[in-house]
Amino acid sequence: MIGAARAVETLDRAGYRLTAPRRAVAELVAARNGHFTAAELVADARARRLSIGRATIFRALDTFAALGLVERVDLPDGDHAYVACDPVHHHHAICTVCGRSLDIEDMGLAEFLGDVGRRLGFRITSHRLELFGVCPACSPAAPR
Amino acid sequence: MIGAARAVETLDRAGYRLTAPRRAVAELVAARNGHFTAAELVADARARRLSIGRATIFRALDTFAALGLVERVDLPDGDHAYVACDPVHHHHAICTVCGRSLDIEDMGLAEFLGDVGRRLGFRITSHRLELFGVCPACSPAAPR
DNA sequence: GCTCCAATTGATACTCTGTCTCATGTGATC
DNA sequence: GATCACATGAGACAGAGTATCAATTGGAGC
Ligand SMILES: [Zn+2]
Ligand SMILES: [Zn+2]
Ligand SMILES: [Zn+2]
Ligand SMILES: [Zn+2]
Repeated sequence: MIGAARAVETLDRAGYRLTAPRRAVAELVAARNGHFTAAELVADARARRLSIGRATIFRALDTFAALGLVERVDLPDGDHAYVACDPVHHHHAICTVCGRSLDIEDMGLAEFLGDVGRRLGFRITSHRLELFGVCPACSPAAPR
Repeated sequence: MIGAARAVETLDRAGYRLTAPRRAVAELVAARNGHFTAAELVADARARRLSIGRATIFRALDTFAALGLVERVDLPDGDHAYVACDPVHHHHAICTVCGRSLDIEDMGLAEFLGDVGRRLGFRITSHRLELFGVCPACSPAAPR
């Protein structure tokens, strides 16, 4: 999800109504930098004096997730969070310092998983891969 | 976690008291086949007429997880679950039909992730990989 | 076996997340 | 502008997980 406008366009194309609350949530998401929880978005809305119901925010996030505008991630501490992202399958490297996430394209993972599945006799239908670490910007100087 | 006895032994070695509730939870876990949630263990305990407090079960699972006897996994539906497993780093292939999980050893993943980290300039400190699919036992006959 | 103390437990209360209901409001279409 | 299905918001609700604290108990030492 690059900008709120893009998200609104996607909503429209998918046949959803372009309501004020949905536009507002799209902007809150676009204003976020890294991963965020539903509770954080609710707090954001409150801070901006937007009177959006809590349920509406949950519903908007569900819708956005269904459209691939955001993706659910599970943080190491068990929290359910979201990251804004493009609607193609990929994974995230999440910085544990600043919270920002980097998209990872395939990089040979599909092949790797196909191989694993074949070895196990498992028909793999979905997977979840999340990397946690420290991003370049947060690395103290020369990373040695 | 191969058997309840093994778990008790590990608890002992780590300096924890071998209390009746902990032994009971160890047996409940050992009796489980695939992944399970805390709520399911509570239900198991109730079904067996064991009077173990809910909080105690949560605490026991925390302890077991800290000792590597069980591992937390996040199911696709967002539930927080556990699987009994060995205390070496590995991943799980979880059958969406029967719920059983297969342990996956490294299979070249460490190398793969090291490479990804290098390309991103990310110092990767931890990761989560979970595969979901259908296990051989649950595959309908010849898999096409 | 018995005593003693700190670790552990269980009941309960509590916070937080996410869902549901339903009366009210409002986009989009005409 | 009128219409109506879709969407919203308030509040109730069900569960997950944690906190508190008095009562219990494992195990060490005798
Ligand atoms: Zn993404
Ligand atoms: Zn960072
Ligand atoms: Zn395992
Ligand atoms: Zn199976």
